[in-house]
Amino acid sequence: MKENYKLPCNIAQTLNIVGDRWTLLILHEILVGASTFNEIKKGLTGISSNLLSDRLKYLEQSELVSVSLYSEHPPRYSYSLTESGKELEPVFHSLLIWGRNNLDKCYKKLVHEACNHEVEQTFYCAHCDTSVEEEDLVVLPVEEEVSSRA
Amino acid sequence: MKENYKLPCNIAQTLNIVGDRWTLLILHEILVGASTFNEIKKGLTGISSNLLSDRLKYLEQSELVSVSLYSEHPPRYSYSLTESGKELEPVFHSLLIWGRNNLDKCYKKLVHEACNHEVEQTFYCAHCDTSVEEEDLVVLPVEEEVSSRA
DNA sequence: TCTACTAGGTTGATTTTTTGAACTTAGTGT
DNA sequence: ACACTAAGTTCAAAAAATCAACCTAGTAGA
Repeated sequence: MKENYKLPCNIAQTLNIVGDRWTLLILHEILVGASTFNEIKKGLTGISSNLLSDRLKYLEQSELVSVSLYSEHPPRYSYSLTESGKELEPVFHSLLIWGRNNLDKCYKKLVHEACNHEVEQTFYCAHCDTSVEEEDLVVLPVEEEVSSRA
Repeated sequence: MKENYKLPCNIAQTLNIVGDRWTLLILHEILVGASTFNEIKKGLTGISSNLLSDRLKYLEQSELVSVSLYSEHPPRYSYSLTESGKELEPVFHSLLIWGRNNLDKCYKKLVHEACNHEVEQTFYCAHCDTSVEEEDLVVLPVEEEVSSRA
Protein backbone atom coordinates (compact mmCIF):
# COMPACT_ATOMS: atom_id res chain seq x y z
CA MET A 1 0.00 0.00 0.00
CA LYS A 2 1.19 3.47 -0.74
CA GLU A 3 1.75 5.72 2.20
CA ASN A 4 1.60 9.32 1.25
CA TYR A 5 1.37 11.18 4.47
CA LYS A 6 3.11 9.69 7.46
CA LEU A 7 1.38 11.69 10.13
CA PRO A 8 -0.37 10.41 13.25
CA CYS A 9 -3.61 12.11 12.36
CA ASN A 10 -6.97 10.74 11.23
CA ILE A 11 -7.27 13.46 8.65
CA ALA A 12 -3.93 12.68 7.04
CA GLN A 13 -4.62 8.94 7.09
CA THR A 14 -8.07 9.46 5.62
CA LEU A 15 -6.58 11.62 2.91
CA ASN A 16 -4.10 8.84 2.17
CA ILE A 17 -7.11 6.88 0.95
CA VAL A 18 -9.38 9.52 -0.55
CA GLY A 19 -7.08 12.51 -0.99
CA ASP A 20 -5.62 11.74 -4.41
CA ARG A 21 -6.62 13.79 -7.40
CA TRP A 22 -10.08 12.74 -8.70
CA THR A 23 -10.68 10.19 -5.96
CA LEU A 24 -13.33 12.08 -4.00
CA LEU A 25 -15.06 13.09 -7.21
CA ILE A 26 -15.19 9.48 -8.39
CA LEU A 27 -16.72 8.41 -5.10
CA HIS A 28 -19.20 11.27 -5.30
CA GLU A 29 -20.16 10.34 -8.83
CA ILE A 30 -20.92 6.79 -7.73
CA LEU A 31 -22.82 8.11 -4.73
CA VAL A 32 -25.09 10.17 -6.94
CA GLY A 33 -25.87 7.23 -9.15
CA ALA A 34 -23.23 6.47 -11.77
CA SER A 35 -22.57 2.77 -11.79
CA THR A 36 -20.64 1.75 -14.88
CA PHE A 37 -17.16 2.75 -15.96
CA ASN A 38 -18.39 4.95 -18.75
CA GLU A 39 -21.12 6.58 -16.69
CA ILE A 40 -18.52 7.62 -14.15
CA LYS A 41 -16.18 8.79 -16.90
CA LYS A 42 -18.92 10.83 -18.57
CA GLY A 43 -19.79 12.52 -15.31
CA LEU A 44 -16.18 13.56 -14.76
CA THR A 45 -15.18 15.64 -17.76
CA GLY A 46 -11.43 15.58 -18.15
CA ILE A 47 -10.57 12.35 -16.37
CA SER A 48 -8.61 9.83 -18.41
CA SER A 49 -9.47 6.15 -18.70
CA ASN A 50 -6.26 4.88 -17.21
CA LEU A 51 -6.54 7.10 -14.16
CA LEU A 52 -10.16 6.15 -13.57
CA SER A 53 -9.22 2.51 -13.96
CA ASP A 54 -6.35 2.83 -11.46
CA ARG A 55 -8.45 4.70 -8.95
CA LEU A 56 -11.32 2.24 -9.11
CA LYS A 57 -8.92 -0.61 -8.47
CA TYR A 58 -7.41 1.17 -5.52
CA LEU A 59 -10.81 2.04 -4.10
CA GLU A 60 -11.98 -1.52 -4.46
CA GLN A 61 -8.89 -2.73 -2.67
CA SER A 62 -9.46 -0.12 0.04
CA GLU A 63 -13.03 -1.38 0.39
CA LEU A 64 -14.71 1.90 -0.40
CA VAL A 65 -16.10 0.63 -3.68
CA SER A 66 -17.42 -2.78 -4.57
CA VAL A 67 -17.48 -4.15 -8.06
CA SER A 68 -19.87 -6.71 -9.46
CA LEU A 69 -19.82 -8.41 -12.79
CA TYR A 70 -23.38 -8.13 -13.98
CA SER A 71 -22.85 -9.68 -17.39
CA GLU A 72 -20.27 -12.31 -18.13
CA HIS A 73 -20.52 -12.23 -21.88
CA PRO A 74 -19.69 -9.45 -22.68
CA PRO A 75 -18.04 -8.61 -19.38
CA ARG A 76 -19.86 -5.69 -17.76
CA TYR A 77 -19.14 -4.29 -14.35
CA SER A 78 -21.16 -2.29 -11.93
CA TYR A 79 -19.53 -0.09 -9.29
CA SER A 80 -21.16 0.84 -6.03
CA LEU A 81 -20.14 2.21 -2.66
CA THR A 82 -19.57 0.03 0.35
CA GLU A 83 -20.74 1.14 3.78
CA SER A 84 -17.41 2.90 4.32
CA GLY A 85 -17.84 4.66 1.02
CA LYS A 86 -21.34 5.78 1.87
CA GLU A 87 -20.12 7.17 5.15
CA LEU A 88 -18.27 9.81 3.17
CA GLU A 89 -21.57 11.55 2.55
CA PRO A 90 -21.06 14.02 5.43
CA VAL A 91 -17.69 14.91 3.95
CA PHE A 92 -19.37 15.71 0.63
CA HIS A 93 -22.03 17.69 2.41
CA SER A 94 -19.52 19.75 4.30
CA LEU A 95 -17.57 20.49 1.13
CA LEU A 96 -20.81 21.41 -0.62
CA ILE A 97 -21.81 23.77 2.18
CA TRP A 98 -18.38 25.37 2.25
CA GLY A 99 -18.64 25.94 -1.48
CA ARG A 100 -22.11 27.35 -1.10
CA ASN A 101 -20.87 29.91 1.42
CA ASN A 102 -17.48 30.70 -0.02
CA LEU A 103 -17.28 30.16 -3.76
CA ASP A 104 -17.89 33.01 -6.17
CA LYS A 105 -19.90 30.76 -8.39
CA CYS A 106 -21.71 27.94 -6.69
CA TYR A 107 -23.98 25.38 -8.21
CA LYS A 108 -25.76 23.49 -5.50
CA LYS A 109 -27.25 23.91 -2.10
CA LEU A 110 -28.30 21.48 0.57
CA VAL A 111 -31.90 21.78 1.68
CA HIS A 112 -34.32 20.15 4.09
CA GLU A 113 -36.60 18.24 1.75
CA ALA A 114 -39.74 18.92 3.78
CA CYS A 115 -39.50 22.71 3.71
CA ASN A 116 -36.94 23.49 0.99
CA HIS A 117 -34.79 25.61 3.29
CA GLU A 118 -31.07 25.33 3.54
CA VAL A 119 -29.54 23.48 6.46
CA GLU A 120 -26.43 23.98 8.57
CA GLN A 121 -24.13 21.39 10.02
CA THR A 122 -24.16 20.62 13.71
CA PHE A 123 -23.13 17.82 16.00
CA TYR A 124 -25.18 15.64 18.24
CA CYS A 125 -24.16 14.09 21.52
CA ALA A 126 -26.15 10.91 22.04
CA HIS A 127 -25.08 10.72 25.66
CA CYS A 128 -26.50 14.15 26.56
CA ASP A 129 -29.20 13.93 23.89
CA THR A 130 -28.39 17.47 22.81
CA SER A 131 -27.00 19.25 19.86
CA VAL A 132 -23.45 20.52 20.33
CA GLU A 133 -21.91 23.62 18.78
CA GLU A 134 -18.49 23.72 17.14
CA GLU A 135 -17.02 25.54 20.13
CA ASP A 136 -18.08 22.85 22.61
CA LEU A 137 -16.19 20.14 20.75
CA VAL A 138 -12.70 18.88 21.49
CA VAL A 139 -10.44 16.57 19.57
CA LEU A 140 -8.91 13.97 21.87
CA PRO A 141 -6.33 11.28 21.29
CA VAL A 142 -7.58 7.71 21.11
CA GLU A 143 -5.54 5.53 23.47
CA GLU A 144 -6.38 1.94 22.63
CA GLU A 145 -9.69 2.41 24.44
CA VAL A 146 -8.42 1.77 27.96
CA SER A 147 -9.97 4.58 29.92
CA SER A 148 -13.21 5.02 28.03
CA ARG A 149 -14.68 1.68 29.18
CA ALA A 150 -13.58 1.72 32.83
CA MET B 1 -5.76 30.86 -11.59
CA LYS B 2 -5.32 27.18 -12.20
CA GLU B 3 -8.43 25.26 -13.08
CA ASN B 4 -8.08 21.62 -12.30
CA TYR B 5 -11.58 20.32 -12.46
CA LYS B 6 -13.96 21.94 -14.88
CA LEU B 7 -17.16 20.56 -13.44
CA PRO B 8 -20.29 22.48 -12.49
CA CYS B 9 -20.22 21.18 -8.96
CA ASN B 10 -19.49 22.88 -5.64
CA ILE B 11 -17.43 19.95 -4.52
CA ALA B 12 -15.18 20.00 -7.57
CA GLN B 13 -14.78 23.77 -7.39
CA THR B 14 -14.00 23.60 -3.69
CA LEU B 15 -11.44 20.90 -4.36
CA ASN B 16 -9.88 23.15 -6.99
CA ILE B 17 -8.90 25.38 -4.08
CA VAL B 18 -8.22 22.96 -1.25
CA GLY B 19 -7.85 19.62 -3.02
CA ASP B 20 -4.16 19.75 -3.94
CA ARG B 21 -1.71 17.53 -2.15
CA TRP B 22 -0.86 18.88 1.33
CA THR B 23 -3.25 21.82 1.10
CA LEU B 24 -5.89 20.61 3.56
CA LEU B 25 -3.21 19.47 5.96
CA ILE B 26 -1.54 22.88 5.84
CA LEU B 27 -4.84 24.58 6.60
CA HIS B 28 -5.49 22.14 9.40
CA GLU B 29 -2.07 22.75 10.88
CA ILE B 30 -2.73 26.48 10.96
CA LEU B 31 -6.18 25.86 12.42
CA VAL B 32 -4.71 23.92 15.32
CA GLY B 33 -2.23 26.63 16.11
CA ALA B 34 0.85 26.65 13.91
CA SER B 35 1.55 30.18 12.81
CA THR B 36 5.04 30.50 11.37
CA PHE B 37 6.52 28.84 8.31
CA ASN B 38 8.69 26.51 10.34
CA GLU B 39 5.98 25.60 12.81
CA ILE B 40 3.79 24.51 9.92
CA LYS B 41 6.67 22.66 8.32
CA LYS B 42 7.55 20.86 11.57
CA GLY B 43 3.97 19.73 12.01
CA LEU B 44 3.89 18.25 8.53
CA THR B 45 6.68 15.69 8.38
CA GLY B 46 7.70 15.13 4.80
CA ILE B 47 6.58 18.38 3.20
CA SER B 48 9.28 20.28 1.35
CA SER B 49 9.97 23.98 1.78
CA ASN B 50 9.24 24.95 -1.78
CA LEU B 51 5.89 23.20 -1.80
CA LEU B 52 4.85 24.75 1.49
CA SER B 53 5.92 28.12 0.18
CA ASP B 54 3.93 27.68 -3.04
CA ARG B 55 0.85 26.47 -1.22
CA LEU B 56 0.89 29.31 1.28
CA LYS B 57 1.10 31.82 -1.55
CA TYR B 58 -1.80 30.21 -3.33
CA LEU B 59 -3.88 30.04 -0.17
CA GLU B 60 -3.18 33.67 0.57
CA GLN B 61 -4.24 34.60 -2.94
CA SER B 62 -7.37 32.48 -2.54
CA GLU B 63 -8.11 34.30 0.71
CA LEU B 64 -8.11 31.26 2.93
CA VAL B 65 -4.96 32.29 4.72
CA SER B 66 -3.82 35.74 5.73
CA VAL B 67 -0.22 36.65 6.26
CA SER B 68 1.12 39.35 8.50
CA LEU B 69 4.64 40.60 8.82
CA TYR B 70 5.18 40.71 12.56
CA SER B 71 8.81 41.72 12.44
CA GLU B 72 10.34 43.81 9.69
CA HIS B 73 13.97 43.27 10.58
CA PRO B 74 14.46 40.34 10.28
CA PRO B 75 11.36 39.66 8.18
CA ARG B 76 9.07 37.31 10.07
CA TYR B 77 5.63 36.28 8.95
CA SER B 78 2.67 34.91 10.79
CA TYR B 79 0.04 32.84 9.02
CA SER B 80 -3.54 32.57 10.12
CA LEU B 81 -6.86 31.48 8.67
CA THR B 82 -9.37 33.92 7.28
CA GLU B 83 -13.08 33.43 7.94
CA SER B 84 -13.30 31.27 4.81
CA GLY B 85 -10.42 29.21 6.06
CA LYS B 86 -11.99 28.73 9.46
CA GLU B 87 -15.20 27.59 7.84
CA LEU B 88 -13.35 24.48 6.75
CA GLU B 89 -13.58 23.21 10.30
CA PRO B 90 -16.68 21.06 9.59
CA VAL B 91 -14.80 19.49 6.69
CA PHE B 92 -11.97 18.54 9.03
CA HIS B 93 -14.45 17.23 11.56
CA SER B 94 -16.19 15.06 9.02
CA LEU B 95 -12.87 13.64 7.80
CA LEU B 96 -11.86 13.01 11.40
CA ILE B 97 -15.12 11.20 12.16
CA TRP B 98 -14.85 9.14 8.99
CA GLY B 99 -11.36 8.14 10.01
CA ARG B 100 -12.50 7.31 13.50
CA ASN B 101 -15.15 4.94 12.15
CA ASN B 102 -13.30 3.48 9.21
CA LEU B 103 -9.54 3.49 9.65
CA ASP B 104 -7.71 0.51 11.07
CA LYS B 105 -5.55 2.73 13.15
CA CYS B 106 -7.07 5.98 14.22
CA TYR B 107 -5.57 8.65 16.40
CA LYS B 108 -8.25 11.09 17.39
CA LYS B 109 -11.88 11.35 18.27
CA LEU B 110 -14.29 14.24 18.48
CA VAL B 111 -16.02 14.61 21.82
CA HIS B 112 -18.52 16.86 23.53
CA GLU B 113 -16.35 18.79 25.95
CA ALA B 114 -18.95 18.86 28.71
CA CYS B 115 -19.40 15.08 28.97
CA ASN B 116 -16.43 13.60 27.08
CA HIS B 117 -18.65 11.48 24.85
CA GLU B 118 -18.22 11.24 21.12
CA VAL B 119 -20.54 13.18 18.86
CA GLU B 120 -22.16 12.48 15.49
CA GLN B 121 -22.77 14.86 12.65
CA THR B 122 -26.26 16.06 11.88
CA PHE B 123 -27.90 18.95 10.11
CA TYR B 124 -30.08 21.68 11.42
CA CYS B 125 -32.87 23.44 9.61
CA ALA B 126 -33.23 26.95 11.04
CA HIS B 127 -36.58 27.41 9.32
CA CYS B 128 -38.20 24.39 10.95
CA ASP B 129 -35.99 24.66 14.06
CA THR B 130 -35.36 20.96 13.91
CA SER B 131 -32.52 18.62 13.32
CA VAL B 132 -32.58 16.90 9.94
CA GLU B 133 -31.28 13.45 9.12
CA GLU B 134 -29.12 12.63 6.13
CA GLU B 135 -32.08 11.00 4.35
CA ASP B 136 -34.25 14.11 4.58
CA LEU B 137 -31.73 16.25 2.74
CA VAL B 138 -31.66 17.05 -0.96
CA VAL B 139 -29.07 18.74 -3.10
CA LEU B 140 -30.67 21.34 -5.33
CA PRO B 141 -29.27 23.53 -8.08
CA VAL B 142 -28.77 27.19 -7.25
CA GLU B 143 -30.40 29.31 -9.95
CA GLU B 144 -29.21 32.86 -9.39
CA GLU B 145 -31.56 33.04 -6.42
CA VAL B 146 -34.73 33.91 -8.34
CA SER B 147 -37.30 31.61 -6.84
CA SER B 148 -36.02 31.33 -3.29
CA ARG B 149 -36.89 34.94 -2.40
CA ALA B 150 -40.26 35.26 -4.13
C1' DT C 1 -21.00 -10.19 -44.25
C1' DC C 2 -19.12 -5.74 -43.77
C1' DT C 3 -19.11 -1.55 -41.20
C1' DA C 4 -19.76 1.27 -37.48
C1' DC C 5 -20.38 1.71 -32.71
C1' DT C 6 -20.35 0.87 -27.47
C1' DA C 7 -18.31 -0.84 -23.10
C1' DG C 8 -14.43 -1.31 -20.60
C1' DG C 9 -10.51 -0.89 -20.48
C1' DT C 10 -4.58 -1.01 -21.64
C1' DT C 11 -0.21 0.98 -23.44
C1' DG C 12 3.19 4.28 -24.00
C1' DA C 13 4.88 9.07 -24.69
C1' DT C 14 4.59 13.75 -22.92
C1' DT C 15 3.71 17.11 -19.44
C1' DT C 16 2.99 18.55 -14.82
C1' DT C 17 3.74 17.99 -9.93
C1' DT C 18 6.30 16.58 -6.07
C1' DT C 19 10.33 15.46 -3.74
C1' DG C 20 14.91 16.17 -2.12
C1' DA C 21 18.96 18.42 -1.33
C1' DA C 22 21.69 22.33 -1.45
C1' DC C 23 21.99 27.18 -1.06
C1' DT C 24 20.77 32.10 0.44
C1' DT C 25 19.91 36.14 3.33
C1' DA C 26 19.36 38.24 7.57
C1' DG C 27 19.81 38.14 12.16
C1' DT C 28 21.05 35.77 17.32
C1' DG C 29 23.79 33.55 20.86
C1' DT C 30 28.24 32.31 22.74
C1' DA D 1 34.40 34.27 14.52
C1' DC D 2 31.42 30.41 14.41
C1' DA D 3 27.40 27.95 14.78
C1' DC D 4 22.56 28.25 14.50
C1' DT D 5 17.54 29.67 13.40
C1' DA D 6 13.86 31.58 10.36
C1' DA D 7 12.12 31.82 6.07
C1' DG D 8 12.51 30.88 2.25
C1' DT D 9 14.70 30.00 -3.23
C1' DT D 10 16.85 27.17 -6.85
C1' DC D 11 17.48 23.27 -9.51
C1' DA D 12 17.71 18.29 -10.65
C1' DA D 13 15.39 13.90 -10.25
C1' DA D 14 11.43 11.09 -9.47
C1' DA D 15 6.63 10.27 -9.48
C1' DA D 16 2.06 11.10 -11.05
C1' DA D 17 -1.32 12.76 -14.35
C1' DT D 18 -2.72 13.73 -19.05
C1' DC D 19 -3.34 12.62 -23.81
C1' DA D 20 -3.93 9.96 -27.70
C1' DA D 21 -3.96 5.70 -29.71
C1' DC D 22 -5.00 1.00 -29.46
C1' DC D 23 -7.40 -3.42 -28.11
C1' DT D 24 -11.00 -6.98 -27.23
C1' DA D 25 -15.60 -8.42 -27.18
C1' DG D 26 -19.92 -7.85 -28.37
C1' DT D 27 -24.27 -5.34 -30.92
C1' DA D 28 -26.90 -3.06 -34.52
C1' DG D 29 -27.73 -1.81 -39.11
C1' DA D 30 -27.55 -2.23 -44.21
